[in-house]
Amino acid sequence: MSLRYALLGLLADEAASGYVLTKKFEGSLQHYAWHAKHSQIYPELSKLAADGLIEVTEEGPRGRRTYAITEPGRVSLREWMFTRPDSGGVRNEFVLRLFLLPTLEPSDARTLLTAYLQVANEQLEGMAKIFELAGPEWKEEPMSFGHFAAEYGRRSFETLREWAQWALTEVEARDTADAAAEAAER
Amino acid sequence: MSLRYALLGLLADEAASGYVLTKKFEGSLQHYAWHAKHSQIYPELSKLAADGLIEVTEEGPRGRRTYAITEPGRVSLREWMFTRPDSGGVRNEFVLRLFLLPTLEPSDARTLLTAYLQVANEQLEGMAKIFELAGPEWKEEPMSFGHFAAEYGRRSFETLREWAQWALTEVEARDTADAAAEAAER
DNA sequence: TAGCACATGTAATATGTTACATGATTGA
DNA sequence: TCAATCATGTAACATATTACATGTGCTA
Repeated sequence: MSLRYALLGLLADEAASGYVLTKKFEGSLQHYAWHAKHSQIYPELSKLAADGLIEVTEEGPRGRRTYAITEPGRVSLREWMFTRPDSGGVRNEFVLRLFLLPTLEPSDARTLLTAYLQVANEQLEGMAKIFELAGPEWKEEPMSFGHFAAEYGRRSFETLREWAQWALTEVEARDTADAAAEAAER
Repeated sequence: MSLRYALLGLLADEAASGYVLTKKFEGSLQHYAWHAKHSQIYPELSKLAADGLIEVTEEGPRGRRTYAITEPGRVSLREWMFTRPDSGGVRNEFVLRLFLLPTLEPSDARTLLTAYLQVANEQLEGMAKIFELAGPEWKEEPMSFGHFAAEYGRRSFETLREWAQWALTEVEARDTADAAAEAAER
């Protein structure tokens, strides 16, 4: 059901064709928020139009149809924004792996955590570039599209980095405890 | 495909029946990592058993079957833990809302951010209780099940709280800029 | 004029949800 | 003994992915 509002939200920012919306999902959106293929997007746009939440405002070459959000569409989007996200509906592969980390041998856990640390650093470098490019615009225009999400992303990756560092010390502690237990056995 | 590994991971921690696994998904797991209904769990357990990754170790009353992970199961789980999570496959309703926050009027945005702040605080209180209950055990046994995830959760909610506070100042800035523009118009 | 990006559609398959369905054990 | 919880299963429906399918316009 969220795809509907993802599309509505993108069209609330600016009018676009199915093709353009597909490209938007291939950008930063899909890495952090939501993704969908064109085979899902086109049928959903038809439904949204049938429900009067969006409308075709322009027909271009190659059969291109540009959609814009309608007033009922804005009302529907706003309503959804204020509904409590279904906290029983999470599917986060990364957090699942965190939960399952203790099923690994300490040496494997250390390897994996080191890889996470690297991912966090890479992502932070990427975020730095985004801020460099969009930063000036964001300073002039507060509350611009993407800024809230980018700032949240930057802070989240910093948190991931710090957490991974903490987790590595935890694995070391386990190694030390195991070694002590082994020594005591002899 | 992740459900398979979620089940495998839970069974790597300890043997359990489909019913018990369903209950585990109804706990903290579903709020932060993964969720599934019994109607999905039972067929998947059958498939995992058919593939030899788990096996029935005990048959109890009321037709209860307790499954345990097998050695091939552990190998498969470990392999999956080391695959790179598909970064093009995110579906995070919360982050989607962050992306769409700028589609709201500043006053609506302020209302929503205040609600997020409250959610973060509530969650942090909940986490504090979890740490109180499990903390002593976690201190004695480093790398225990749930500790990594809980610590990550705690840090993430602190990040959310700080981000929401920052975002509120951003909305204020927008309000100020809008008021100035209006004044200049007259 | 050929190759690439633009642009949309749909069928088959896989995954996930809701609803329907049944029965056993336990404790009050 | 009766209600709640334990315990599993499956059918119908909704959602999402992969693969197949077709044609247009631009630019080098």
